[in-house]
Amino acid sequence: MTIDEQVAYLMQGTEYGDEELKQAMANELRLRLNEAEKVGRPLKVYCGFDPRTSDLHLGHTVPMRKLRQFQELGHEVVFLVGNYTSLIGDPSDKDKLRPQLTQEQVAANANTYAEQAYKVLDRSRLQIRYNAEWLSELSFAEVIKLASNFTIQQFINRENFRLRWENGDAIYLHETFYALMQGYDAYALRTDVQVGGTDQLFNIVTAARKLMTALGEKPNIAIILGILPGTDGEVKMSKSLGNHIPLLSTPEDMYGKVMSVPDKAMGLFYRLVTRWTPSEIAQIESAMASGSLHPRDAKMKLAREIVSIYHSEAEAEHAEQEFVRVFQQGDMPEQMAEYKLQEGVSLLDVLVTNQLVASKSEGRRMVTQNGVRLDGVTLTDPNQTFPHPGVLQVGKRRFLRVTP
RNA sequence: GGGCGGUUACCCAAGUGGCCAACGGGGACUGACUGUAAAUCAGUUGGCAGAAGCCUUCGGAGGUUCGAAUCCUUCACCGCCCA
Repeated sequence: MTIDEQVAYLMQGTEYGDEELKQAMANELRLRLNEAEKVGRPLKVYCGFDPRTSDLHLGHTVPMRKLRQFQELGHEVVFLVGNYTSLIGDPSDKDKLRPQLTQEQVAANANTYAEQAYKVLDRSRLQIRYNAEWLSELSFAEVIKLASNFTIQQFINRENFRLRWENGDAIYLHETFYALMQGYDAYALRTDVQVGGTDQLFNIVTAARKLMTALGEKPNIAIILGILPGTDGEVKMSKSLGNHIPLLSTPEDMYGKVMSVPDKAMGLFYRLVTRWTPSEIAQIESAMASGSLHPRDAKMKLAREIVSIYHSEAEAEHAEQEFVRVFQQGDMPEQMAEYKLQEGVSLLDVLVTNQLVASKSEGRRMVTQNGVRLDGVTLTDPNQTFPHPGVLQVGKRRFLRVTP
């Protein structure tokens, strides 16, 4: 790739909320790439990860995908584990008291985290670092000195603080340290580029750049990625909202979840979680615009691509066949849970004991709403004894094979 | 440290002694339509029960009352204003 193509590739999926800033960063990236090429050194690129959870979903992989692109172009990539940050605990979700993790827990989480990250990143060309390495060494005096580079106003003007300020929500003093810590990470690593989501804009652009400059280093270039929406297509993918696609889901489930994403969100998925280049994406989108590619087929291609990344080409193909059979042809899935019919049990019992519904009341509801079928025939009486062995379906995608 | 206000189901939010299992919105779920898309329409959304009904829930604990989400006491947490 030429430098210009590289810039386009690396800027794909970025979202700065400000065209000028975006241009400025693209220009700086171009200059830095040129400069590096001249002296024959790779750029140093990093992104910080908070190993609070080890159950990753697609949204977590967005910055990883970007790091991967840097790897492909031969740059030096650092996967920074925010173990020091985790020890303190991020207060932003203040409703749940975040347990302060021990060193061991953080290390363990970081490992499973990394295992999943290797599905995206090239493990042989990845450096893993822990920020406790330098943050735990800072003295209070040093922290004060770092803090003196910033004003309260800068923080209050920051959007997420301002909103909370206006809403009368709590803003804890130590939350402001996050920006400092992150800025210091960038300095400690002497990084050229820092990757992060739009929620990191302030930390990366304002805090890190300012701190690095103040400490006599060249400021890092910010690659700010757009937010990947969840399966609802509206809001950020997150486990607590239940709109996430877990990396550890089965191929079939993952495929189906991608298919349920609204069309309007497809573009973001293309740019943020596939291996496709800007020109490949342009091709798909123009084909769709001209009508030669049905949006459904485009999405199937997307689903297949995503499943291929986390499982395999073959499993993705199989998931697709399964999807076509079950949802397009209304047939049964190949595999489903089984249950051996007991003498005299009611329909309701079967639903509840097999966890097809959460409670008997819910089961009753399902039946009343014509959501329960046995071998394709709608059952209407929740209390009836289970009629006969067969395939029991609840709603669109819950199946149970009832055997004699 | 002082004054005031808040804490309601997955989320937001009404309700200020019986008509409250608790208005409304969002979300979710089911059905119709479809491309497991969007939009739209209809319905459901604490548990147990065939139904009548019963049980548990409105930050925690205790109290007043025939009866409390609603009143009182106390504890916890949050916010605002003043210092």
